[in-house]
Amino acid sequence: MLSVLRLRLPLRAAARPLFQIHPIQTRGLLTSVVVREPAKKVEAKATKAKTATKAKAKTTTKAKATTKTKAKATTKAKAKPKKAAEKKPKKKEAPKDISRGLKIPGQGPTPFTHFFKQYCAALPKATDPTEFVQRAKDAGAAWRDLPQAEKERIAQDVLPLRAAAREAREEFLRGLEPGVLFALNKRRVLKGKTRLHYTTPEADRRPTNSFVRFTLNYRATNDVSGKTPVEIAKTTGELWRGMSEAEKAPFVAAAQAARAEYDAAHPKEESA
DNA sequence: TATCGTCTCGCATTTATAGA
DNA sequence: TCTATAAATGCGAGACGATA
Repeated sequence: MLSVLRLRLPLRAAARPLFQIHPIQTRGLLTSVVVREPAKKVEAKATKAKTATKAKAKTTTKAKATTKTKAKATTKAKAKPKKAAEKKPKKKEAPKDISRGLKIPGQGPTPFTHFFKQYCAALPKATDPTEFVQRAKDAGAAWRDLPQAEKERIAQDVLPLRAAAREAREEFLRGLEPGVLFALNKRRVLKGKTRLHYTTPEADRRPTNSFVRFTLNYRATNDVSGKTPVEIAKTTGELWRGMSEAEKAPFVAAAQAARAEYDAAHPKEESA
């Protein structure tokens, strides 16, 4: 478990730079640098880290003490442990990356790449990278010169190819054994790439919870134009916390009913 | 390495909950 | 214990695709 935690933290750190300029802020008058993590969370994390450091310091002192005692004991037992010393600890085999070597179906050609393919096919193969780069530049210029109607025709040609590719990709991701997508994404994050997702079919989606139901109701019954989703979420969160159990009841009941329906449709496999 | 169009992902925020 | 996911939305970043 600890090793999992140790692995996860740097991963998250790598995936999320500490600062970012949030698009909503940049759209307004002020351009500010926003810390991604909410202050509360950061504080909580810092406290956790402090406690962890303290605990670590304690254990280190303890460990040092035990080492000393051990050292004393070893002087007496020096003759014996040769065999033990020879015994090299078995090298722990690294866990196999179950996601390695997977060929993830792509998203299909874009109009330009489709055009580029045809453009290249009409010419003899480029013999060196310089020639190839020049060809790409020429193709770009040719694409820009193309009449809009022609571009649209190519875009239409490409539509079924992209739809088929998207379908194949979704099917591939959905068909992955449990844990494979997780491992795949772990590697992608390490490489600085984005994670892969798939759209859960509507029938398989988890039911919306009571709070989300309340938020939807709030949106439907209040004028929220001009408010950002973040502002709405803050408002509804505050309102929700201030609501009595009786006020929450209809949303909770609806959520429970939806949950029951979902559970009935998705019976859990009994563990052997 | 180059080109450009398309589109996914992440982010902001909330709570509840399932699963790793 | 941590993460992802349900919902909303709109923008920016960057992956992807096709080719030698």
